[in-house]
Amino acid sequence: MADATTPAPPRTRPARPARAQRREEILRAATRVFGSKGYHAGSLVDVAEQVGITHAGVLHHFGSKDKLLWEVLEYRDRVDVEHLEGKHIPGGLDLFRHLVKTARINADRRGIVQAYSVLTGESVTDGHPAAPWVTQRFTGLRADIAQALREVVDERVAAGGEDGFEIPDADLDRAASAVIGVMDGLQVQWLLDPEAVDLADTTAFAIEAILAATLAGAQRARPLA
Amino acid sequence: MADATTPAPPRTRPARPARAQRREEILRAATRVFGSKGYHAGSLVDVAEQVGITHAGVLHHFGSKDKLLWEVLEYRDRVDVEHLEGKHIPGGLDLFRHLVKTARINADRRGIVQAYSVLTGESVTDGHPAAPWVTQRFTGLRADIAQALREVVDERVAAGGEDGFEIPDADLDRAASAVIGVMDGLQVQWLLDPEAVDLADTTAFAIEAILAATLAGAQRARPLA
DNA sequence: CGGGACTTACTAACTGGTAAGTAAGTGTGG
DNA sequence: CCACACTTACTTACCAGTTAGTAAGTCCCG
Repeated sequence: MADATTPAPPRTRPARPARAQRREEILRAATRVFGSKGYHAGSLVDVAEQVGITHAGVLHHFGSKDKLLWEVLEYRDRVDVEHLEGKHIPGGLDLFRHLVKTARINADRRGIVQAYSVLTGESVTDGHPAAPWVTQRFTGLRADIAQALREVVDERVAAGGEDGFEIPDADLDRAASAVIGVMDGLQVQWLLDPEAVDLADTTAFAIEAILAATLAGAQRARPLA
Repeated sequence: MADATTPAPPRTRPARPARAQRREEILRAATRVFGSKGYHAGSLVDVAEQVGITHAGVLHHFGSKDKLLWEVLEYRDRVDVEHLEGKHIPGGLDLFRHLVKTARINADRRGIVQAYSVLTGESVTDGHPAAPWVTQRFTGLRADIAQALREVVDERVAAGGEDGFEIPDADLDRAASAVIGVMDGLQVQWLLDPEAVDLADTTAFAIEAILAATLAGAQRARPLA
């Protein structure tokens, strides 16, 4: 990387700031294109003309379409994280408040919801390049939510008198999957028919229901099991 | 068409039974292809070679790719309906038992689940030809589930003493959307990572949770609202 | 003057769709 | 029972458009 003769070569602050800017511009365009048309149907030409260059120009920066998708996903992760800058992802009941709040905010950000839903849906096709990313994302989310749930349960047991029973990890995982599932599923319904589904409200209701059922624990009736 | 001299021409029972068979063969192949690769990524050539003909042969039967997709969806509806032949779609609590049972069966029918998930996910892209079908399907399902929920509520009120409160329609719609959402969302997670999610069990849990929350009605706490 | 950011030009593969031709089957009149 | 007319189920061949990717050249900034 660095020139051997110069100990602190000026190239470490590597010249063209334009390059990083350009790349980000392309990433944003690609997010829009893949988000609205999907990865397969969205072409490099579509992306390129949104930033006013040719598709070969895009490939100059990213090498291949697959790599571009990868960087788009990575970029989303980066942006989402720095969005809650410093304040780490909340735990306990706060996590669920955060999820509901996100749903509420998302109801005004159709594009982002669509991008997420499209990519997630497309990822279950055979050999889709986004599948690993989506899978990993689900795994992480499930762990986070299960952990927050555990905290809520412990807290409640410590405070109230209702101790004596333990909630098995399997129940927490189940609840976590259900929370993620209902959020994603509602987004799809909402995208297709915004009049018919109140995204924020329904998400809140469903999460509360799952939360309550989990806290009620093993003694609850299981009429369907 | 018919000869003017013959009042009831025998052509009303029109010859070739082979045609219908061939079409069905193609429809099944198309279901597999669109189900595994999606509508956009799945080509007519893929479909054609699964039945041992050329893509022009497929077009001879269906006219265009869009029409083929339409017939595939229609075909799914037809097959699904005649699957519960006679016994109409159940109401009340039986509907929820039916949904859970379906989830349990689906855990052994990966292909069908994938087809459904792929098409649903892809349908939220701009101008997708399957969007109307998916939207309509959601609308119908929501109505069915809300109706069944109403029956469960009424039944419970009539039997137990806990009368006096009414559950607004909005609450039922919310619950219905949530039920559909969680089923779809769990399918996607399960497809991507079958080890991590127990489809039947988690679906049962989530539906029970939503059911319980709805029945508990307005007096329940809404910690997140 | 060097190198990065492109563009132009191209390729090879593939797309859905069309047109025309062929082989086989069906129905009918004699 | 056969010949003719017609239909169906394709195939082959082709089209125009689009795709991702490559190679080579040009321009401009530092």
